[in-house]
Amino acid sequence: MKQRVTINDVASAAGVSRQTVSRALNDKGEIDGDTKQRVLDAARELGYRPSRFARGLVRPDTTSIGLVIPDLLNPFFTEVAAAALDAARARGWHVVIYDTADSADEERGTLQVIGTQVDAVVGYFNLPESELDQHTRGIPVVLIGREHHAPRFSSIRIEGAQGVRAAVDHLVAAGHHRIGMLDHAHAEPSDKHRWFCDAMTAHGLATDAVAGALQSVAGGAGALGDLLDEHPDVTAVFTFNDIIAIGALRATRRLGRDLAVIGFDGLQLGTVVDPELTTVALDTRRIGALAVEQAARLLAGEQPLSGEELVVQATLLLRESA
Amino acid sequence: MKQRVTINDVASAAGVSRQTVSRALNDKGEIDGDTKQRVLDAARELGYRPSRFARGLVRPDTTSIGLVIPDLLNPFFTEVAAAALDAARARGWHVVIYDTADSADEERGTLQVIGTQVDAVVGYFNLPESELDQHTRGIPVVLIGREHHAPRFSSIRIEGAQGVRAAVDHLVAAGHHRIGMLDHAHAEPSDKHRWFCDAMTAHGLATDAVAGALQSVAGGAGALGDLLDEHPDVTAVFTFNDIIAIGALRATRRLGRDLAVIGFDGLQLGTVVDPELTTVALDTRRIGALAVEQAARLLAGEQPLSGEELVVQATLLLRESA
DNA sequence: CGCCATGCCGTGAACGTTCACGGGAGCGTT
DNA sequence: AACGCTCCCGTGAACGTTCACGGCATGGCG
Repeated sequence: MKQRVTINDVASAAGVSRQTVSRALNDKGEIDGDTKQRVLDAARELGYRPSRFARGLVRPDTTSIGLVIPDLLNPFFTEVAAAALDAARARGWHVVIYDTADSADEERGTLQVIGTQVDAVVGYFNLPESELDQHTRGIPVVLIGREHHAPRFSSIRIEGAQGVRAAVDHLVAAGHHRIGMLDHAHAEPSDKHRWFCDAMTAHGLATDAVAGALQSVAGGAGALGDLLDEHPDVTAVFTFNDIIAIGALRATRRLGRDLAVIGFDGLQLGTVVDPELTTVALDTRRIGALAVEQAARLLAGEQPLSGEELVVQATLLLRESA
Repeated sequence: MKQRVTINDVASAAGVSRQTVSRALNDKGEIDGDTKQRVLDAARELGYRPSRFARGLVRPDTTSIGLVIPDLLNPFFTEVAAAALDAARARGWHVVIYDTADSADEERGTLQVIGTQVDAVVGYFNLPESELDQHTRGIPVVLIGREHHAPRFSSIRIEGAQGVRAAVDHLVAAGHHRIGMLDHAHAEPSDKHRWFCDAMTAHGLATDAVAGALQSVAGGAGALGDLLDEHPDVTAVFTFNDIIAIGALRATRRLGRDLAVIGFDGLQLGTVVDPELTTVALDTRRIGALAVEQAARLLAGEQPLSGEELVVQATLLLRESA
């Protein structure tokens, strides 16, 4: 039993040659109307579909990139993905999205298979660079929010110090001096926590009111309760991300308190809650577009972007919650 | 100037043969350590990257499908996409996502290019079937939420009558008898509107309190205002989707009214607002998984799913807003 | 009748990779 | 000394498609 039905099968079924089949299928002209119809019928009959590989070999006109993200359902990554999709579409590229489900094993598996399927890889990785290097044989890689070392790699940097500083400035200007933070719940404090502390000490304020939160609405709500239990005098909080901030916002209302809340990420999501969330915003469109652009330059062998061109600055986005 | 650097270039640069290069790059064994290193260096030096087409031609083991959605940023489609990604990963498939930005032209452009790049197409389309047929030459197509006719096509059906009926029942049981609806703003009423009217008349209730809403939070809020202006006596509303419902929810609070609100879609998003949104939920995971499964059967030439197996039933999801 | 243009169709070649096979060293055994 | 085994490495062939070319009719024109 023959596995795949090829153009030759269609050709002999229709009593013509390869080339005639090709012409019929691709609207190439130089073909008789009746013949064309006969070929089309035969193709349909046999369930023929052209091999994209064979076609691509001859006409290497389409490039496609792999976009790797930890979790498509996380709105932040959704926005980045949408931006990358847009940027790729503008170039006529195809984007294959891989969701690694935040798991190292999945990431490894994805990598295993990605190198042979795309022309470049862009996205968020946790694996050490040595392993990345091993799995992505020779194709360009653009890391987001993480430093690179190997020359084939590139990275786009997220810089939030100024944005967080602006947020703290804003709170202080509004009269707050006891400002807490809801960080993530991992062992080591986040970058955002560092930025927060820097901004606070610049104002001569204490940075002791910190609690850890799981990355969910419920997690944020719970953590705000913890924080207020320990430090009842705080009047404003800055959070690790918008999701946690939304939880905090809900908790303040349910507790009958009136705290100012500032999140981090700048998600669209922040506009559906009431009050709308004030946040330190990252330009997700820029992140996605930048990653694709850098991949394009790497691929074309052009001078890649470098230094300041590759950093994304967070900025304070004033809405209603602070 | 030679355009592409091939395996042969690497081979002659390293002073070995094609096959040895292939062995070195693919960790195949049967190769000396020094030789391997020399080849790897040469490859890096020349910037060699294997052609995925040539490779795929020889080892046709990876299938990939195209997922077409109108707007990745719409949370509903995000959830469907995430589910499809999961289902595809379980099969070792690749998913190429195309965002048509709700535009017929983009859809056409996408289709143009999709047929040659993937093994099957799944998703949401607006173009007439004849045009779909023309652009997707011979590959299986699974339509979501829309009927099909051509034999190569398949579709998965969304059935919401029972779910909407349950929603109305629930409202009536809670004592509401003036129930309004916020439909979409298009010229012709939606399916959901029809389901709503059916359920209402089954209770002998009037269906005159209907307003159209743009599909955004602000749109929902505005439409609720319009509705209350015309029909101040309504005490509950059912909406075209969750986004509109969230807008309505906000408007009720700002107006100082206390209306029951039930949305449609069952988005995760409904749990971040306060009160959490009661909604007629569609199982997005099932939609995505079903679409991929059907594509798999079509591709393998197996007996495709049919009839009831292909319908997704909406169910009432009770949370807090009603 | 001869010539050329035109419409339609077929034949080699090429794209870049991997697989199956074959073959030459080097070393140990009989 | 002949044989066989293991370790490396190279040579045709094949995957399925499109491109460039060439060829055979047919018909119009001189």
